Amino acid sequence: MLHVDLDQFLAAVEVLRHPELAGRPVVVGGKGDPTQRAVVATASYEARRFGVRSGMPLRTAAKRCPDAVFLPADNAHYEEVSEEVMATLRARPGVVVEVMGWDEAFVGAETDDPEAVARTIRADVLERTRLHCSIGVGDNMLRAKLATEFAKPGTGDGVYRLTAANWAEVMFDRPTQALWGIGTKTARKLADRGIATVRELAAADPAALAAELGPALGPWYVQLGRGIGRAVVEGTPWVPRSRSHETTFQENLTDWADVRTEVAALARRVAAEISRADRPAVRVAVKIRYAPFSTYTRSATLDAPTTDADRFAAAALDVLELFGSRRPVRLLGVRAEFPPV
DNA sequence: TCTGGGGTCCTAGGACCC
DNA sequence: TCTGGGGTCCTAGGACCC
Repeated sequence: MLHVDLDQFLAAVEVLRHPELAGRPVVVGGKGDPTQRAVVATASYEARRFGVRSGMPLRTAAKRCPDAVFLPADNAHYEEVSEEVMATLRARPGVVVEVMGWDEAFVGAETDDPEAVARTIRADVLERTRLHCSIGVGDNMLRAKLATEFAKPGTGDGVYRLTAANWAEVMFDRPTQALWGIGTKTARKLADRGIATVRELAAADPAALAAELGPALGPWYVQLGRGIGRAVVEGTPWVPRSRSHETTFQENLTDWADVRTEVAALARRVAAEISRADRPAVRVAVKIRYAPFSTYTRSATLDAPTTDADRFAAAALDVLELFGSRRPVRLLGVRAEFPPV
């Protein structure tokens, strides 16, 4: 199977619309104003050379790279371009495509020469969308996904293969955080238990980790260390489990009447969307981030499933009452949850 | 580094029931 | 009366990913 990942997707799409930006450091995120509360969605490779990274506050990015061009995120446009890319992948006969986000997808294909297929896909995507991508080849999703890192510009040449055959050689000396599913926190917890490398994780006792890190997560981490993952690409369309909107305010809300107004507005936005999708909510959750940055969620099961904006907003306002504190609010969010399939 | 927005899945504790 | 064990649902929070 293959893992296709577009290179610096948002920045690349913007450069296509603004050719004069080619070769310049480009940072996409928020409203494109580095003085606002927002983070980097994608930085071009030129901007990354200055230490600009995804998830970094725009303010910080501007300090590291004052000459960068800051552009607002235009999600509707990225959505369209992404659809074009995915359509290109699906146009190949006999493949199964599992979309993982705007800029990446797994492609299942029966072939004796996956590298040749990968090269063809790269050429097709480039021809049809003028976008570059990197492709990981693997014997399961974990390995294909990780292979892509070694295919990326600066490290590789566009295609890389990672399978059981070279897993130990390539991965064993790397930190556990290199694995897809292990982040900072888990890497720390593992390190505290003497497990720093993929090699050590692969050799760890699943039962011991189950006891310490959770009955499902513990053993799963060991599997990650061994390079084990799902081997079948699923082509069936994804059915969302929830739908939400949230906003970080440029100025904290201090008046609770404003908080109520904003929660109702967010709830109505969510209701409009679940109504359009004909997916009644069975549960509503409200999220508050108080200044400076402590986040809480309260939720409730609805009396009856609904897509009705008035009823959904009223339910959200009821849940809002469950919060004890009315300290200044930095962020509000409302989420609709659907019944389990 | 003063920290977005949209998601998913797992875990643990308490309520409740038999 | 202070005391079982198992199962399921609800809820909040944590961690991770794009």
